[in-house]
Amino acid sequence: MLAELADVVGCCSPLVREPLTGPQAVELSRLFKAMGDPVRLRLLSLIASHAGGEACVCDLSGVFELTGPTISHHLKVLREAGLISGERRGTWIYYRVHPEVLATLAGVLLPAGLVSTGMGA
Amino acid sequence: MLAELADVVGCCSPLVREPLTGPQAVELSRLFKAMGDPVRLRLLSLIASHAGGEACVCDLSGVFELTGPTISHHLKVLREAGLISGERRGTWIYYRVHPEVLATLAGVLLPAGLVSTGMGA
DNA sequence: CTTTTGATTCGACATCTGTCGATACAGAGC
DNA sequence: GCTCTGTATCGACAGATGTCGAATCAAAAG
Repeated sequence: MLAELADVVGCCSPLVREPLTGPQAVELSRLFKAMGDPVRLRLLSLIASHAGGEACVCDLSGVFELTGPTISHHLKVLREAGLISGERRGTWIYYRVHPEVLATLAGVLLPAGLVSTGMGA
Repeated sequence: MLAELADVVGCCSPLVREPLTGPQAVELSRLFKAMGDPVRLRLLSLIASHAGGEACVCDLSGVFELTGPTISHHLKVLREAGLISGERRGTWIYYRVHPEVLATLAGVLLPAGLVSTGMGA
């Protein structure tokens, strides 16, 4: 999934330098679409900024006035977009973000090669 | 509209450093949502990468197998999100992107302060 | 003024999306 | 084994979204 993104986007093809191809646009828009909801954006941020870089669903549910199934749904959207992944450890399921994906998106948005691919994370 | 974004996002509050507030998430998700469609992403890229940094609708319509009204609709979404603006000169209407907005988004995505606010553009 | 051309707006339609309640699943502890 | 607790899945529903054809508007050219 990550490889697919890399294939499509390459390491340095900012939006403003040359027109995106159809496939590039499809792939990138899937990611932006996943982030195009306030709840999902907060979930992403809560997970990313949580101690240890991960958070269990129990850490997230209490923040919103939404039911469990709804939180689960949003986490699934983020997961299927490749922005986060979850791992079960005992009773709880812990989620963490994929920082390289965020860095790739940032690279697409910036006109110059100001962004390293973020692979250091 | 730009000022509003700046108010809400500030200059340096990356997603991964601390949790987004509700209003921040609402404002940012509006932008990501606008980019969450392949056609709109290509439009954005076509405009941004076009000679002179601007493109008229006639430059854009031919690229897609979509009717005029549909292209107009997508341009309106991008316009209302604050990502582009259009100006009529004679017969044609020219669109250009707001690079500072893209830079702001990139800044939110990156963990460190790697991105200048892009106000140099 | 009428016509022509570029672009938007309007109205309608099928599809997608966010939300919920009910249900099912997976470990932990008894 | 059973039960309890944390998550996910399923099914349904209201509301949003992408697309189109028809109508409208704006500037230019006869």
